[in-house]
Amino acid sequence: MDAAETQKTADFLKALGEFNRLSLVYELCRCESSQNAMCLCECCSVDASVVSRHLKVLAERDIVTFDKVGREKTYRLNRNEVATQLRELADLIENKDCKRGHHDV
Amino acid sequence: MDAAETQKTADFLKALGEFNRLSLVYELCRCESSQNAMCLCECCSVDASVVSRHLKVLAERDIVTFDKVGREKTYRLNRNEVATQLRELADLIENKDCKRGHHDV
DNA sequence: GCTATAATTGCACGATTGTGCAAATATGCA
DNA sequence: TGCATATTTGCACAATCGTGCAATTATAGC
Repeated sequence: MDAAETQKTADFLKALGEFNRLSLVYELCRCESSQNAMCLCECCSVDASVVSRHLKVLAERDIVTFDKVGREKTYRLNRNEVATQLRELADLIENKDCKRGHHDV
Repeated sequence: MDAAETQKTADFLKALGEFNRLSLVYELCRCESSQNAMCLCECCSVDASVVSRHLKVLAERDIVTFDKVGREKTYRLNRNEVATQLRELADLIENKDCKRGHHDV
């Protein structure tokens, strides 16, 4: 497990691991179609600027994607990618192949 | 999705979402048997007190468990529980049952 | 062009977090 | 009992983070 990849995974988890950001993800999860930021604002009671910043973080980690439609940005959750990443981590953690005994090198 | 549960999931992800803590998890992942904190210290180049605090956070979220053996604490990864929690989140995010259209209430 | 709405950015602030060091605590062993 | 080792705790500090507000930018529609 190389350090850069560990950092990348940590950043992904950290992006999800904040209450309002996870609320946004859950909100998008319930949406068939894309939602603009103003609409998403309603699900967590914070300023629009805060939502904007949170969505930026989520987009940087490829958790959400957006399309620019006129003056609006409509966001959608990258369901498959996020789910896959979580499952890969789950598999890694459960994987018994690479285990070793106490004090083994 | 109730707020308390959202917070709990966020805390779980946040606990995993820090470089040194995730490194500890990966290290424990490679261990068949339990490892004491001193041994785990070697995998991330930080002070023992820092490792102690990180392990405390991981234990609080039930990511690791420890046994006290003499003056040592030996830690092990809660593989199944962590993997299950990650997969449940993956399922939730991928779930298409509860989706709704744009502007639906 | 002008105005209204959507979104971002700059700034400030308080809170939280990760860290190292030193001291304290707990326990094993001689 | 005394010393060595494992772990935790108190303290301080810098860095990061989440936030609100005001100003700014971008764009639609008149």
